[in-house]
Amino acid sequence: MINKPQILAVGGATASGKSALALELARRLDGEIVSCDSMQIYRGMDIGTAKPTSDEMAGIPHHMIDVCDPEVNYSAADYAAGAAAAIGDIVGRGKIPIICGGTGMYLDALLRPTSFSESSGISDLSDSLRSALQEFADTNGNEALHARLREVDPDSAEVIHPNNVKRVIRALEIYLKTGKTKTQTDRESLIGESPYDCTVVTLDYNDREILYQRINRRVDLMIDGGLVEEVKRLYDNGKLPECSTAAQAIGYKEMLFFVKGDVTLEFATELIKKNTRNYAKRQITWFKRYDGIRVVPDKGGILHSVSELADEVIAKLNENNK
RNA sequence: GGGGGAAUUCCCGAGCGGCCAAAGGGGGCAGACUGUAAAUCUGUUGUCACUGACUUCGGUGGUUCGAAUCCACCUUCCCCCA
Repeated sequence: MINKPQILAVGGATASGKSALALELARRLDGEIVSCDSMQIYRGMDIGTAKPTSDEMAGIPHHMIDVCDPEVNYSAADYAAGAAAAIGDIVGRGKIPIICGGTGMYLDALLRPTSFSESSGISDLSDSLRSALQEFADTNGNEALHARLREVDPDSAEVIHPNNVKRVIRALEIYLKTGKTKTQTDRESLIGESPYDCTVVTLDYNDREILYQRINRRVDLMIDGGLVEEVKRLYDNGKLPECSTAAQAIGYKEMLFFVKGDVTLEFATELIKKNTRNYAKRQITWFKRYDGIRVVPDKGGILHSVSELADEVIAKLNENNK
């Protein structure tokens, strides 16, 4: 029996308090944090991504933050490679890696033993192919594009809704670039067992309203903290090109409307709150898929402190290890 | 004080005698997710014993085989004249 590195992952909706919990766990378990956040990856995007400040990091090393400039697109595969390296490094120093973040797909890319480059051979993604397929959908309709997918990869077509044009394009792109269907490359990319013995801790509120209030409050704090200036600075320096992943970040895409003078600050702020709430819901749905330790901060009609939640997690970890 | 207009399901808003539990949008809820994922997409949203029944369109009372839709009065709101 091979000894896999024991790691911990803390997941949950945005503003759920997972960063504080992960930090507390890192402190108690002698761990280091590995961020799992598709937007904290980008340098210069601090306030809107709720990136921990160096004060907040409290001397605990944080990895996978500020690894890339926002005008460069980062991918799940890049993340999986970077995070795996960080984990190896941490383990090598005898510490426990604690993954923390809300990007479910990145977490899966890391935990699932996925081979992105070797088996699928699609590391070189052609934007011209994508735009050509997009144009086909625009002129002939979503159904027509979907029909093309059905011809070459009926299994994917079955699972991908015709209106989900991005996914239809992606599946077609894989086929056109590699000659293999997405169904096939997906199957081949799963290379054995997970390299980690990972326990996923998820935060889930019983009362959705409490989470939503936390989100609303946090957005107000971001505005007070200078989000407008941050977005303006990035925009003026060409760091948020329209087609970039970073420009899709909640808080940035809406504030860009304000910076460009299209909407009022109030409108942009409300939009950020709403989009963040919707995003939180999608995260909650995603994190339900993991078995592991579920902690509920608002259990029993009271809000539990971070240290109480950490107690709970550690108790359950010890229980599981018996 | 006189004249005109409006009140619709959580919100906005269409409907203007049967095909209406009522378009559309928003919001909510639920879900999908393998290289853009803070993205993209789907379903659902009066109640229930749910291929049927029941209660809803400001209120009350009428007309009609049948009303959210027509009439009368009442209540509230908006606009114009004074």
